[in-house]
Amino acid sequence: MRADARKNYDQLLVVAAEVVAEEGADASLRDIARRAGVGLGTLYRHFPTRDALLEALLRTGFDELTTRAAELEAVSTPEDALVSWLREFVACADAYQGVTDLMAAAIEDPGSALHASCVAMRASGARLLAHAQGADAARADVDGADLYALGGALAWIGDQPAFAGRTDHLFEIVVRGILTDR
Amino acid sequence: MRADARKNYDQLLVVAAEVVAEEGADASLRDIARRAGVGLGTLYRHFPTRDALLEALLRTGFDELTTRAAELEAVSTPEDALVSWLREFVACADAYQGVTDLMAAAIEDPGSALHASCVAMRASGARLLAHAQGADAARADVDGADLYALGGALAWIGDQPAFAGRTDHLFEIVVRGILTDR
DNA sequence: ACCTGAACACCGTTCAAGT
DNA sequence: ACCTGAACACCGTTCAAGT
Repeated sequence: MRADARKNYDQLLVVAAEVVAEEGADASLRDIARRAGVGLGTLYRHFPTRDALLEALLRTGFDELTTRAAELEAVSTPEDALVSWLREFVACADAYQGVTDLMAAAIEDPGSALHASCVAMRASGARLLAHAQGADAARADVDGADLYALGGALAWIGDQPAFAGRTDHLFEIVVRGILTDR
Repeated sequence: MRADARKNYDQLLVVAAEVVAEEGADASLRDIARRAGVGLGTLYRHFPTRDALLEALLRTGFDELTTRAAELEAVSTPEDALVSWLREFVACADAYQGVTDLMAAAIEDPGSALHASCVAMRASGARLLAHAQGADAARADVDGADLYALGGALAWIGDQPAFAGRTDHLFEIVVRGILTDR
């Protein structure tokens, strides 16, 4: 990548992080280009689609989550590992407002720039879930796709200002439906 | 209301039901006016805000839900009444794509045209929940606002094509977190 | 009273023209 | 190679002008 292109790319990401934090995942791309001091076409050149831009913004957190799954598996009980991972998954999906819809769509759309990350996250969660099931800590009728969907639903709750104060409590309620009661 | 105004109002609702069914809650208002054969200003006159239009579209279902709560309370066990009501609540919030966000916002916004309906629904659900708790069928730490949020989250799941086949299963998982295990 | 549609300030996306 | 910004087809919202 040419030096000037690299500079534009980096600057776009910095500004996009700000704007998306303020306006959510449906922020104006024009506004991002404007605030980055870059032509609109330059934004499209580097990020041909909105998903591509968001993927760049979310990638770090997503990758960390997969790493975390391995860590948690090593140091916690299967139950704690699963619950902690789900909590971080929800936090991750809530990094910016309005990404839950995109994550739900991307998991089934191989063409999305977010697809690979989402599939990887679902897989790392499924692994922890299987361990918890092996230890009789999680119900047998839940699978990785269920976990992904429930995490998305909890992230959606976290996106709604009206439910702000109760997200932790609602998390516990949903987790009760996943874990066995012992 | 003048006869011509009434005709426009009715026609707008008929067309809006079609368009919103096709495009979701964020359908183009311009398109609705156009397909109704009416000026854009006429739509704004009858429905000063998008919420007002959707309220008119959703009102019937919402009102039925409150009626259903009383019926269910009479003919079912407290547990069955609660679960059946929640299922219908979710179906109601899923009548059109993209209403879940609006319902979450409206419950805390007295200025929204949807506010009253949402508060009424939450109240009718809270009543069934209290009955179920009285019969030791539902956990004591859940309240009407939790029920409303969880219903919204399940409706969000129903909105995502990627989760289409698992909505019933995910419903059961969440319900397990609400009910006592006996 | 009620309706219309132009006007305004925004979008996302594409692409010819420039360096 | 890369960048720019005009051009196009859309929005939501308002409001002067009409009947």
